[in-house]
Amino acid sequence: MTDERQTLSRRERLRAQTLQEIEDVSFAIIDADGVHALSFAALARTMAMSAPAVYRYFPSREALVAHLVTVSYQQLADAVREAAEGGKRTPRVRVRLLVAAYRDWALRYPRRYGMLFGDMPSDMSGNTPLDQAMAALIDLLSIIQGPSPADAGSGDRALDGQLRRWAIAQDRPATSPRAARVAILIWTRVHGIVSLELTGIFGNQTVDAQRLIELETDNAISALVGT
Amino acid sequence: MTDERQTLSRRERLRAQTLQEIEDVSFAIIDADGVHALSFAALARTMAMSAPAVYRYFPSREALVAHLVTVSYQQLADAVREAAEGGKRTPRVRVRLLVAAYRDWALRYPRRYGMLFGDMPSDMSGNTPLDQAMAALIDLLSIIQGPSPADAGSGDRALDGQLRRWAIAQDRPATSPRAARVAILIWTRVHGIVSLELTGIFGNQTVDAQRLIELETDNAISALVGT
DNA sequence: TTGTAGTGTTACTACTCATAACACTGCACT
DNA sequence: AGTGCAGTGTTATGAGTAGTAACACTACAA
Repeated sequence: MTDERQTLSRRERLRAQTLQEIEDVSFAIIDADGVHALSFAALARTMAMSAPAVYRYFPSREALVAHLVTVSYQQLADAVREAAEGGKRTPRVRVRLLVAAYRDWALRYPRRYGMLFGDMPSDMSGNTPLDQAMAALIDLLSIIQGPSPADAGSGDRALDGQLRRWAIAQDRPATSPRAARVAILIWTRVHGIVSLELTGIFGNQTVDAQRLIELETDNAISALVGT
Repeated sequence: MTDERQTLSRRERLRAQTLQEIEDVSFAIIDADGVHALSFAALARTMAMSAPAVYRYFPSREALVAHLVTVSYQQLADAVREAAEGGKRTPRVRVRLLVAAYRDWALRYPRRYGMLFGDMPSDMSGNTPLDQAMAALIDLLSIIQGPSPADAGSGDRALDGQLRRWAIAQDRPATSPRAARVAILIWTRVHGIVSLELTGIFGNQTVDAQRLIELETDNAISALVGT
């Protein structure tokens, strides 16, 4: 009956546990009142701990927030990629599932979504989790597009070149400019709708944002296959 | 040679002047370091004033920020509406100008744009300046669409009903669902691109966001006239 | 001329981020 | 087993900010 976790010493276990608790409590505070309400003092209070002790785990409040941002990106990307697996479904349906998962995550954690994309500018070029989620989207789009027009452009030579460079920066050098463009369009469209939906710009429930996103996604995809 | 501004007393003039200076300095701080850097202390310091004096003008920091948000919305909406006038140009071109003005404002004042749409959720339903800017956009789209298919829908009955209700909430009850839908699409698409552009998601200058916006706007407009 | 409302000041409290100084403890090493 | 150190916690403290209180000066109206 002796446990197998000998790789971690008692101290390491306790540290990991405390780290996890800091993360959980931080997210609870953020989800409840927004990232501005997250303070070492409040955090330590609910953890029955002194505030300076938190500095043993994060060198500053800013560093803690940065960590939470990283974790959140990972969670969003995971949710999106998981939804994109979609078993035996068609690539088109899987794109819809991916997009729906994106919106669902944003609606479930609106303050975290605001933390990720709201506090601008944050320069998140080279964000690995998001790059992975984009890779999943580009994969699906490439399947939909098929192998035939592999190098079909978007009809704009300058933009095509930029899209190629962007695809290379995503570690997807084989991506066709058109697929790259559609991937960007889907992401920007969905983000635009979700972002404005969260601010309550549509007067709250007067417009079905989910339906709007489906229409926008389908429209973008038809730019991929049709002319 | 006696001045004509007798409607304002000396006190009222000084108050208006101080109020204006608070606004200017606040925007300078925000543009430089973001809204989080705006404190009554910093504000009062650069104004060579004591911090509590600011409370004679705004009851709290939150109230000051709220005021700055309102002013910023007004400025953005004015910039957009002004660009949409566009003299003798065609409605289609004027939509492009409107959209370009939106992006230009966001790029010129990225921290303010982040303040407006970043700190979510803020529930800005019933935002008069933005409603006015949307009205200008809907006007142009209605002209483009022409009077013929005045009640042409978007092909989705439920969504059409929601769009009608949304148009009514915008004080534009005569708007066709299709024009309303295109207006929303243009706004969400442009906001999505600009918002992600500001976060540096495109790797900074690898993708021409302006070109992307033009393509997206044209695509949305063709959904208005074509099928 | 005088009272009052408006505008400014300094003094103060409460809260936050962050550092310093110190105490206890797991754990590695002899 | 004993020793010492790194790791983890504490309290004390400083600096910065939001906001209030008490008080002083001033424009202006009665």
